[in-house]
Amino acid sequence: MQKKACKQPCDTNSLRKLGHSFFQRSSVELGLDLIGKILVRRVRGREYRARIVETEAYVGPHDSASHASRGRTRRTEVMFGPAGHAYVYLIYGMYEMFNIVAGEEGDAQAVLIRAAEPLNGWKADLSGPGKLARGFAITRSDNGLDLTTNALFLLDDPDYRPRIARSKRVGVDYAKEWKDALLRFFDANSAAVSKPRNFSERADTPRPGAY
DNA sequence: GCGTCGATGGCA
DNA sequence: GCCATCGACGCG
Repeated sequence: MQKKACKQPCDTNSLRKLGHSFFQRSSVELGLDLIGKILVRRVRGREYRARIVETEAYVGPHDSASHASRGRTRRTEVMFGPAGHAYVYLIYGMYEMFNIVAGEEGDAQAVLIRAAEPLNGWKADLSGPGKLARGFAITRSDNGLDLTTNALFLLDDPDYRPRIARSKRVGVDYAKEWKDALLRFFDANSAAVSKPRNFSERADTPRPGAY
């Protein structure tokens, strides 16, 4: 299950850009399927690419770990909007968090992008959501951005086969019955996954409706 | 290598 | 008052 065709530096020029329909699924499905996809940033005349290796699903207003559980506010507004847009917020006064809105309009589902492996010779530490957003120069000014445009978008990489594992989400111990839900997904082959690196043996796709 | 703690600002 | 975090520091 090693990556065969695409060791670094990766020739990603023929890869297909992901469109809106890719994001219009539950955050669990999207979070799983985003592992191995390539995030592309164009800023200040340069292009940066990295392979996503870790995500977390926030499944809707009933998920007490999700900002959407507090209802529709100025901050959470874009989570309630259409899929495929960026939800970016500030945490601990200094870290921007990059999320992708999932599901149907009004569902308020989202996937937090937690870690990625830089490609094409780009040297960066993207191992953790704060570091990833900083590395990609993603800030709150990108909140609501359509992720099918040129500034920030994703590429499919159908030949890449991650070894997907799952665990509970990080930093949500306050979230009552939701704190232990196995909604963090990552590529167990990747060294760029943030800690903690413990994972459950099973990485089955959850049954539809399990959450 | 691991646990603990402080930074720092927006949010409800 | 509380965070969907990170890095520095102390330990032994």
